[in-house]
Amino acid sequence: MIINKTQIYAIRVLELLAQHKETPISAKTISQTLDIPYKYLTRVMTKLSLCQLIDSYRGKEGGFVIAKSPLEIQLQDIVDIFSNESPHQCICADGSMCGQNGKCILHDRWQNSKESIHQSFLNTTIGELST
Amino acid sequence: MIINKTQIYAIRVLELLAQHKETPISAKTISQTLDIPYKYLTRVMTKLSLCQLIDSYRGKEGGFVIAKSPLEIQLQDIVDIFSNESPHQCICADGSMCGQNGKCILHDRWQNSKESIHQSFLNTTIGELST
DNA sequence: TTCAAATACTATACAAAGGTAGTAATTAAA
DNA sequence: TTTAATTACTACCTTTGTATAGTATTTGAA
Ligand code: FES
Ligand code: FES
Repeated sequence: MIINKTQIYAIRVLELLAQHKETPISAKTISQTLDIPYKYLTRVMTKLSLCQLIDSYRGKEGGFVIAKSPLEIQLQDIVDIFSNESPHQCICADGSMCGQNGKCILHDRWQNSKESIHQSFLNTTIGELST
Repeated sequence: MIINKTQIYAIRVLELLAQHKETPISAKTISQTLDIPYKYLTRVMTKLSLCQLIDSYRGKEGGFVIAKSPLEIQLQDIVDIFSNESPHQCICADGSMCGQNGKCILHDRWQNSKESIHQSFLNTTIGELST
């Protein structure tokens, strides 16, 4: 697996917040704009807030604001927050096959392609996505 | 997700059978050799048999034999058997975001890398894996 | 013929990801 | 001050992928 649904949600949210740095956007608005289940979204938002990628404001007129410059947030930063695996850049589902335990027979093939994608996650920032 | 654990299991099994075309290999032996849970493996084998990638022989001295030339079995053939999604070549988990419903913001980036991996699944055969 | 070794089948259990529901806590506006 | 809008928290539900258990069926060898 490269990235899962939750991670895509988070990336899309950050991209949206990057376009509205001024005023807080509520989870309700985000949910409707990006078509992400509301209740699921709020949990994602809370986690992003705890990790200080976004600031949260409770109460009326509250919402979320991006906490850093979009050009300083790498996609990998976001992916890591919603990942329990050690980063493994694998084409197959089971990262445990990587490393010292051995690797699957596909691992060495397409090494370049995988490496290319992985490097992009490190190099690409939220700020660059819209362009 | 590119491929899941079951699909890797199946590819490894086919690769093993390709190296012993003569005599049937039992699920027990395959399980031990490849370190795949026995009971799970047998279900994978039954499915491969139904799809006629392998022949099965019951009873004593029974087991499984590859049914085609290894050079005629594409990795994609195997992957398709254990896949319910339409092939989507996506970096993200949700293939449904592809196609007419739209695609995620990462889809167009790394198109080349994804295409490269996908083409390899089509072009690479079981027979080539060992080399 | 008997029996042990093997596949085939069916049902169930487990784990992780994704999603839902309800409530408490907060806060700015009216 | 009251209230409605909002985040925070906790628990649970659903789906999918993975794994296990038990039994029936087949079959070659002793
Ligand atoms: S691709 Fe790395 S272990 Fe399978
Ligand atoms: S990579 Fe294709 S929709 Fe996400």
